[in-house]
Amino acid sequence: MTETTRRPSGHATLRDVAALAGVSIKTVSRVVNHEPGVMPDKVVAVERAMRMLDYRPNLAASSLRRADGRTATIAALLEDIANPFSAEIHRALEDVARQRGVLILAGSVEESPETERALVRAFTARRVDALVIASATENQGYLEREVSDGTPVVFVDRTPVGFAADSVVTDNAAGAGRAVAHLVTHGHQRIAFLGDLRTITTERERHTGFMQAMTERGLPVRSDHVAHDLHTELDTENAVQRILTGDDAPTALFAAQNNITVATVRCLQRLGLEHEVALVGFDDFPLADLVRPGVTVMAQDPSAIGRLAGEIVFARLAGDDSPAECHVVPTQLVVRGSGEIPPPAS
Amino acid sequence: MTETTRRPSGHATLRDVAALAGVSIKTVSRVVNHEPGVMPDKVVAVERAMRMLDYRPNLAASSLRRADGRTATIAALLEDIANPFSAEIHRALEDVARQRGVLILAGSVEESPETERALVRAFTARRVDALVIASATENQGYLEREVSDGTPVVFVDRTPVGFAADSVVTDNAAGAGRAVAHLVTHGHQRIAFLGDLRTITTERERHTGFMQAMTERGLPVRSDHVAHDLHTELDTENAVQRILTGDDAPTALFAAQNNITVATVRCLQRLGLEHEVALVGFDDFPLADLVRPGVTVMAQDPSAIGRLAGEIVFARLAGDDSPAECHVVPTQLVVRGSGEIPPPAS
DNA sequence: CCGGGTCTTGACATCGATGTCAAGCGGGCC
DNA sequence: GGCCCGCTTGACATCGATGTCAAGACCCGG
Repeated sequence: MTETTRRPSGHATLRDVAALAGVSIKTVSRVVNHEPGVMPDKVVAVERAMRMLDYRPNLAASSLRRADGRTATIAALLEDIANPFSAEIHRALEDVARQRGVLILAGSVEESPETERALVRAFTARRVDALVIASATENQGYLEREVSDGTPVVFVDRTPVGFAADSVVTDNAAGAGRAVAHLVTHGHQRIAFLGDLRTITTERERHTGFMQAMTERGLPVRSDHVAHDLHTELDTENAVQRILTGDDAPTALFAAQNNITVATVRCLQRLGLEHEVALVGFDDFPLADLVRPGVTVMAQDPSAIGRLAGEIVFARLAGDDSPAECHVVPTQLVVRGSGEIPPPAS
Repeated sequence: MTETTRRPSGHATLRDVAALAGVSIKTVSRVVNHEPGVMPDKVVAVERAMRMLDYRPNLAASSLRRADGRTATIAALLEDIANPFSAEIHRALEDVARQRGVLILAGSVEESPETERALVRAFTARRVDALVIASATENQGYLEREVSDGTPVVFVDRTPVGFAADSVVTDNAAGAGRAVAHLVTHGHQRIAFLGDLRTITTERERHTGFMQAMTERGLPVRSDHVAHDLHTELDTENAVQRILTGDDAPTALFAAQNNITVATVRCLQRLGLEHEVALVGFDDFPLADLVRPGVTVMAQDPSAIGRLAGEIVFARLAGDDSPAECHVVPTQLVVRGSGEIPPPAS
């Protein structure tokens, strides 16, 4: 008869524990929450009963009644949790949250505004304590209605428009500018730009940074050396092929996103040009050092972004009500070879 | 006066909507849940009130009272959500879940039994509807007490011990055997084994498959050609260096895990041996095709594992109570060059 | 015009917990 | 001995929703 008295419906409740321990449910609640002022012998009895019944507090019921209504859960809306950039942010966030006993609900937005809204709605229905979001919409004003007052929102990788909230972003324009500077230092004058969907603000910032750096140096950018909206591997391959086989082909390429960089490397290898055409990518990726030549990149620091976003969330939850701020995480040039290829002596 | 009547505490409740629409809360509840038998004009009034107040149902309160107690949330305990293998599973799971309006709570176990238990407890406290778990413990009997009766549990990548539940795993032993067969076909006789922590069951299965395939072919395996417990990049580099510089060095390497494979490639490149020593890795990874030589691997299909696990979860939730099954997802040999290097003519 | 059925509707108990408050008890002080 | 005080403890209302059930409106046939 070691059978525990489990009710058929599922878990034991405070009531069951109270009955077994011979005390009121309130006393059990006090023991569970380590409130002071319970006689030691009752504490022992309650703890014994909890063990016997495998009691697990029901967090949903608890947070329903609790004054602050906290659920110890925060939501992360990222671009695609399988993409290394998003996955690193997610992981860093998890580490910060776990120290505080908080769990993460994650969802992939996939650059779809509809998905984003649906997810926000699903998260708020679960009354998450905070939202960390890489938004795919042009304007986040809708959050004003969706998110209840006082729920912290922190934007990662994108700055908010139409909604006041903290954000943690990479210094996209400056990073793109430094990539251009690096290539120019190595003698390049004709540099092509390969970018993702223009609906993505980071892509626009990188494009702006690129153009500005070129203009500052008096270098012209031919419009057929700028490719936008490359969102699949095929898009990129077509663009690279077209750009490199035209007249007056560029001697260097700037790939403004990690998937684009990888697709570009693959295309260069197929064309046998990986040692002829210089390449700098934006955002680092695993194994960039193992490819020949190694891929020079402007590395972002997704882990730092996630960590910082997490810290801001908890500061806000702890009551920090200073004005919303935009935190900029710098990029770092990682030299590996592809960005140091000189232009052909003409 | 477009100000909405929002209570200071946060969201509007059924009560608020009911008051504004001039009906009872039960009628509002009926409209929210699309229950039939409400007069059209009341439906309209309620919907107008819901819009005016930005009403969002409180899922926690709802699931507390609901007969089935479902929270529309499932938990995923994976090894490390930033590792591509785990991230793919996570993503596939998310896709299956989202179709059904279910969200995912994820946590990284990091091969730590303590973390695993703590996470399981945190998840059950939130009354998740199901658990998908890549367990790091030797025995999962403890789940019997933790998980309430009727909550589906599906193991991924590891088979359960001491707990009856469905599992979805890769055919580790057979895959390792096929890797050996492939190398032998290309003329290798001295093959080394590089494996992860022996506490991980998949590592043990791959090791078993490796040894069995060697033995079947009458090929001896020297104990100093077997390296276990390589869990950091440094561990692997040391092991590879030691193995390749010993006498009678192996002519081929079998790396039993993706991080180990990558570390091995890095080490071979540094030693300048990447075109001399053959290498087959277990588990594919991004850019394996871009390295020179391309890395031949026994590819797992994490996306299929995640999808299948998700489908099993929902079948169980829908009432399927057939006996627990172990689903095996086959591996696939992906030939890219590193595994086809012949042994040096002695 | 009345009995019986269907259709709407809302009052009320309930899910599992926490917050409020007052009762009961014992001890110290005047 | 009586009063006040602090410490424990439990009864009860409550959080935001759903399930139960009965009341009332309405229509039908007899």
